[in-house]
Amino acid sequence: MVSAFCQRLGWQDLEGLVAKFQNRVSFGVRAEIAELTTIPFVKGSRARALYNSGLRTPVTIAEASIPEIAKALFENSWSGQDDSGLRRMQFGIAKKIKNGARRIVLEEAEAARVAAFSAFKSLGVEVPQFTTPLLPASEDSPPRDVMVFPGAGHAKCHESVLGAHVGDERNICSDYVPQRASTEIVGEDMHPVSTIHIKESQGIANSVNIASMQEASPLSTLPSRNVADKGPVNAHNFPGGFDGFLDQWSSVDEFSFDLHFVKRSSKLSLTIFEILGLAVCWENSPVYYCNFPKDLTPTGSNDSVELWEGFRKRWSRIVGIMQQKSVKKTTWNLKNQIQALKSPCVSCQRLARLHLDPKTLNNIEVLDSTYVLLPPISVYNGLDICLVAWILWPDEESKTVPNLEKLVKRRLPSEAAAAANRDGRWRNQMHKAAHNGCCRRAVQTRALGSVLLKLLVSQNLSDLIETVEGPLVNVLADMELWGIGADMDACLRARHIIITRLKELDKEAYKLAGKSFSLNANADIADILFTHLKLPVPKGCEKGKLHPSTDKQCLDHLRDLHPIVSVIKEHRTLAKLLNGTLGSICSRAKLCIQSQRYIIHGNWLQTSTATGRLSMEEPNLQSVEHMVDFTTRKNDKDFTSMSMVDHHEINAREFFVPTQENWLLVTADYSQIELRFMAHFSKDPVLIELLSKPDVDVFTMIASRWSGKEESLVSSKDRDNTKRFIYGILYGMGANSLAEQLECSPAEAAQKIQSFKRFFPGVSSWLQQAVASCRQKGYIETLMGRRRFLSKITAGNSREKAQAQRQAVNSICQGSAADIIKVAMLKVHSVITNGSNTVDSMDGLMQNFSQIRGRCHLLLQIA
DNA sequence: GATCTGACGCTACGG
DNA sequence: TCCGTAGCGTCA
Repeated sequence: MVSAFCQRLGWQDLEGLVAKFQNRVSFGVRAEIAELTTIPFVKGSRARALYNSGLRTPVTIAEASIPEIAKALFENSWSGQDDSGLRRMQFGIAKKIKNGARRIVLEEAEAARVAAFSAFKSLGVEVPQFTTPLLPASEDSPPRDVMVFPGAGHAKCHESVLGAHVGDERNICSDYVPQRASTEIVGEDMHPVSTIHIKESQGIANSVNIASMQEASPLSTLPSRNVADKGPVNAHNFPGGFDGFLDQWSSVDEFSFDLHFVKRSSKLSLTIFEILGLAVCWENSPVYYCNFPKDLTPTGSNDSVELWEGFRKRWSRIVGIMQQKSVKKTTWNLKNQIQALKSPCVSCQRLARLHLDPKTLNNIEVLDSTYVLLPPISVYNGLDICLVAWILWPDEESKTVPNLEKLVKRRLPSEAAAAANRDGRWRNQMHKAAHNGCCRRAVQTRALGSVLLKLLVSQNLSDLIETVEGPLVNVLADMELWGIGADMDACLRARHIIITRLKELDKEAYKLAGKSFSLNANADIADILFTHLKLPVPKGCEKGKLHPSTDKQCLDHLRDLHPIVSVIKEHRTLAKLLNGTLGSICSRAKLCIQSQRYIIHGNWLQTSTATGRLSMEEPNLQSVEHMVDFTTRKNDKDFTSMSMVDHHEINAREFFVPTQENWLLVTADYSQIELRFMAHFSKDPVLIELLSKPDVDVFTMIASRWSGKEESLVSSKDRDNTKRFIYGILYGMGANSLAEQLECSPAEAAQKIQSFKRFFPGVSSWLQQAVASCRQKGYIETLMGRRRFLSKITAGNSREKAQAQRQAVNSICQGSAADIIKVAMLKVHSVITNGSNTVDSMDGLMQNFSQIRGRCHLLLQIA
């Protein structure tokens, strides 16, 4: 919110300041309790109550007992009497608050741990014993270590929260307020920051470590002195003018850039990328801003033809520079910039203001009669720092939307961060707003790149970036631009049918319940089922906080008790299909003028998962339903013939069509890929043998064995259930859940799990081995070396440890699968796009693909 | 009073 | 106490 607010006002540089007041403004609280409002469920009044009773920080709350918190919150209504309902509710809230606080503390501690560990390791410095950083009261000279271990103090508390310290140590942390009141705890306690082996170096003062770090640090080479206070420079002010600037730029062997562009949709539903400028900086340079089209247009002439000639010359020089393969270019959010640079436009109006009238020119392409299309730029050897951060910290960076500001704050020493912010800041407020933070991003990217790339190397992750994730950006950019066609007519027809069926279901439900209620609201459904109709709450469905759960499993328990249950289920499925899939197809598909077809352009997210998979949004086509079937009453005027029904089968996947006439949609998929990885890693002979059979679907086979049906008689639903079941067991499903799903006793389920595992002895031992290895290293590694840090596998409580163990196993297989899918996408993309014949392994399959080069687009990846 | 927000509960999908 | 996603509707 703050970020958007500041950007709109052109206050990027004030963002930090404004952010501090955000909580105070939104909750109307005073500074001392502002921190408490970061805890979920804690707003102004609760924060005040907690504060007044001595629970003044997330840490103290995380460590307080639930009754203690409840007492603090509800002191007034705290009768001590036994109003158990009220008491339970209060305890519930207290528990939520405690958990929220605990999560905050843990997250900060973890962030600090990872940052500190990585930074030290990469710099070749012994990981020292942490002492609490000494923070000076004044802000003028922030100590260097503050940002490198932004939460060293938290980390200290971290362990006591986790219960590693027995006994009451609360007082140690109770007055701790991050980065403010730290003097109160200086020297009180010196826990190691993490579970990573830490060398004894108690005698060494913090300053010594820092000094040695600076020595070895890449940060010390940062041009903090050289370019301090320079701020951005307009490229045309370069000695020798804009051409002089281009000379200089073309001679550097590494630079950071950020394109300033606006995505506009024109009347013809054509997407236009209007480019307005480009910020560039390289080692020890200030950041230069090229103003398009102003800087490209030569001065000293009023002749459009002449001006255009000069314009094109300069543009083609920029094209040349951006396409140099040997020059590394770091940036932020490369995918969008690649897309913009594929069809860069400048506005005719702006050109005309420079006495360059496009109407008088031949040989130029004008889009929508308002934009001149420039020759495209392919960014070679570009590197998105966002990807680097995600590869380094997949769990943390996947949770939030990529945010350059936060990354700078979190991962750079305060001095470097401040320098970066200073160098990218225009003095002129107008400039700040007009250039949309693009100079700032270029400088921040440079600063981050210098640090993160070293971390990447130290963790052996540069290969993954260079061979997979980096090149994949181009693929995703193309996939988004190409889009996927939608059969709008079929979609609208399906919507119509579903809407009528939903109305029928509504009526049926009201009739069965005897009163009207909202089929969308689970609270209403629970009320109808368990209060109004007095159905028994099935075992395991009491877990809901506000009302008993009404999820699929619970409904399945009730299905024979009342006919309304199946109505609810059908309503849910159809409503989801209608409002989710069909709704988003209809609202997001845009009519393409040339092909006269509707096309959907989704957004691929490369850094949103912790395991390495891709995900997609707006819309997410990875979760389009399979076939759904249902019946509607025949549209008879008289309802005499109740048996007259229409059967409908709606498969939303059929609504996706090629984007052009005479094209085909081809699907390709690895089968049972994670299972195969399990076999690969565990070398289990039984599983390998099972998977080696050609043209056999393992899940169908196993399903048929279990049910005793012929393989051809196994329905796709049976197969799917079997698949879930197998993956469930392999990834550590408990006996209770399995019993729940199979509707058998937990004992039976446990036995089933045992026998299943005994059937694959190699798998079982590999599972243990994988967990052990993760426990020892602190992370798991996939086929291509992708890592995921699971520190809770040793540092968490028992629940978290168990979870981390399951995640460890799952992430190895899921991550490896993601690796090879991505490689496959790269290969396919490279053969179907023009101009890249260099597929290293030109096997038969690839040759087949190359035959369709130029007539084929890669559209979707689901796994 | 309209609008926004975060948490929750649920459901799709992938493996 | 399988894992991993996105997204919708309700509620406060």
